[in-house]
Amino acid sequence: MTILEELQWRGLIADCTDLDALGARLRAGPTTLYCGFDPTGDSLHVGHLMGQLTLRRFQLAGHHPLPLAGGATGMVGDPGGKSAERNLLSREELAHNVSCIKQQLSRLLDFEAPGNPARLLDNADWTAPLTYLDFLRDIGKHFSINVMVAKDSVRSRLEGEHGLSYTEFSYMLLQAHDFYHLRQAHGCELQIGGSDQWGNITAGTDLIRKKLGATAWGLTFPLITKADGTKFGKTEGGAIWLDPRKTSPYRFYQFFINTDDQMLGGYLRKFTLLPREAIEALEARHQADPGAREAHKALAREVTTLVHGEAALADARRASEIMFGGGLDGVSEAVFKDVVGEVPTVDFDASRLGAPDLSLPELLVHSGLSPSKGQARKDIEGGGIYLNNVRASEVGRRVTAADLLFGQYLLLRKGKRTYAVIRAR
RNA sequence: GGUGGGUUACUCAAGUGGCCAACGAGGGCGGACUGUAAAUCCGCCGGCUAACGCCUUCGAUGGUUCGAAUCCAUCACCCACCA
Repeated sequence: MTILEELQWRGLIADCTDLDALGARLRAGPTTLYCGFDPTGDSLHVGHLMGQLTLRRFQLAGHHPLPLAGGATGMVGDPGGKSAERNLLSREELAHNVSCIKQQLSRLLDFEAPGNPARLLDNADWTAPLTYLDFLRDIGKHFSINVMVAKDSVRSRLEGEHGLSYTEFSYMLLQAHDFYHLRQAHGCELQIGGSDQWGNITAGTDLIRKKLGATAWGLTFPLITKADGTKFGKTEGGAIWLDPRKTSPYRFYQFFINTDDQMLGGYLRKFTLLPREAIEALEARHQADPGAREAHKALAREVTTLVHGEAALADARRASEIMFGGGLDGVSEAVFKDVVGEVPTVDFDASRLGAPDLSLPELLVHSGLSPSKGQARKDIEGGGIYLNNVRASEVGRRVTAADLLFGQYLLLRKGKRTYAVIRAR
């Protein structure tokens, strides 16, 4: 199976500037490709795994991957996919974000691979020194406003009520310039990205053709949606981040464990490096015995290992076992402590335990499980609250030192799977 | 510029003087069932309170009234038709 056939099978090809010609080029020998990641936040999230993993797949096929941090493009903001102008990030925020993202980008790829090591780049390195006048003369001259205005990302904003600033309008020129620069400096012939990047990518291939008379390709993967059509990677608690301080490996693991059956096959293909045979075998096993949820476990295991490593996976699984594997009976203090920190954990003043004014609703609010005491009361009355995995149905339930696990912890749970740990201090 | 219509809780949307913390739907959260699913059924969804109840909400401000989301005035924004 060629790399393109594999991507096709995995459902990772949404669009290509010229699939046949690209296929021919890839068969001829290794090439160099890039994928950009803008530092809009201090961490990437699961959605960004698509780009990183696709780079990795190309690397495994012998090509040279260039992960790119958008230190320059992040200063301007991509107008695509948004309905309103974005606020510019401060230079400090941006610098912080870039350094965070660079760290994450260096995890999934092999920077030591003999022959085709990955190289981490930052487009600020070649964009910052450019002068405005040179840019207008050398790059801007090649762009037709008529064409730019016709791009989806721009058109939707012009038709929308918020419009579009000159700054964001210029974004695609910067990205096109990146591709052009990489073509020259690194022989980069292919840019990959989400399908929302199509306009920006083709702006680059056009620029390369006009300025260099050379060919370059663009390849996009489809944006993932959930079974219910909502945005992938967002949960009630917010996005699923790659940064373990923002999304614990336990929650990360749980996110994939909870994958909707309909999406299983697609996620296994898109988010794991498992070979086709392994994935098809998992799907067959899932068909035969859906209740065993082997495919869910394999998916969660693979992705968690890729992003957080073996050790974190082990902790996440152990925590999951405690949470969902039955009661707390027989759980040792050492094992329980693995849960602490994986699950949202808050500290609490131990001297207040047993005080007459300390009620369960108060702890629920303190732990963040309930938004207000009134709601906490309703949650308790509805039978959805558990203290140390025992249903607590009395609103007036007092919490005392006798409830502490291992003399220090309270395990609160709302519903089937939302846990919080309170640590008495 | 003229005339008419609208602005209600997370969203859509009822409500035109007291029975309204406000119908209904979607969505969310819980419960039962299950596989930590889906579908289905049930409960809850402004705040505070153990509870009686109290407090704050219906675009904004002021007014009429014993009493207003509901009536009046002014302002803001949106929509429709006419110019």
